[in-house]
Amino acid sequence: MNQSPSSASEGLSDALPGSPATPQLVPLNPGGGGKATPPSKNSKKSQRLERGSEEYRQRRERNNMAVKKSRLKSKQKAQDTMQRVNQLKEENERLEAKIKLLTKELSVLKDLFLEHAHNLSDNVQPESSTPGQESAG
Amino acid sequence: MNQSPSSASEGLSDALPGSPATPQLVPLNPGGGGKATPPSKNSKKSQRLERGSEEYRQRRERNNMAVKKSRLKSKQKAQDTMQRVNQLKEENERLEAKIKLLTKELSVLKDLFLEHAHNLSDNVQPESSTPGQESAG
DNA sequence: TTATATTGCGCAATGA
DNA sequence: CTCATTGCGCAATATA
Repeated sequence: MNQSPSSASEGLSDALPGSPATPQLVPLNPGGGGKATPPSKNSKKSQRLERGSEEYRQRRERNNMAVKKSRLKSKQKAQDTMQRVNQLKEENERLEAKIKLLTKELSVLKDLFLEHAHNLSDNVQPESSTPGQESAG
Repeated sequence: MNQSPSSASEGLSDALPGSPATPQLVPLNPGGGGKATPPSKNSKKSQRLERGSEEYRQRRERNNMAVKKSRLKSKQKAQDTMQRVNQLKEENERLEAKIKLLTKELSVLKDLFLEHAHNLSDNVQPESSTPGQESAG
């Protein structure tokens, strides 16, 4: 993991907010076949803001912050999800262990019952020697 | 793997789904105002490639593909993680249900034992719960 | 060294 | 309208 030092080289945007808009970019197909050129300027305040505009920069900055925030949130959520996986895994193991224990206890009791039943059918009266004592938690 | 159309869309006005009219923007870099790219021109094989270079574009395109691939992978992983969470949740419920069942069974058996013990101490020989079952004679 | 994989970031379209 | 999400490209960096 690493953090970019201070490279603020964003995607070819130009000028700082304060310098005259002098985009060093020029369309290669001025009037060729492409007429899908965006609303360009000199349109009313429809939508596209000029790249050097004050409002434009303000909007961009806000959006950039929103983007950052959103991505941070997304990452945190992902991390939480992974944490939950581990948590659930642990609980899973715990539950399985408990099941194992209960199953064993049940088995023991059933065996006792069976033994008793056999004794009955054999007409035998076993002396209650040492009864299995167990404690429940 | 998705193959993006080899559009040389820079980071400026692009991403117009439906409007393939990509105004090919090219950096005007005559050597006058470019300050964001100090690749120490004139150097031989420096590290920075020129923006109009063939190799540059090739490199960029490859990287773009790699980026797409990586992000796709990341998303898939996140999805898998969420799926795992749900899966584990279900299994946990299942296990808890089983524990509940086993606990109940155990409780019943223990009650039976207790009853039996009481009967013994009362010197009684119960015949279970089946009233009206007497041997006539 | 080169090639690919990750990551942070900005832009723009779109969703809410 | 504003803010949140999302896809995408760029560049720095990490990994092979």
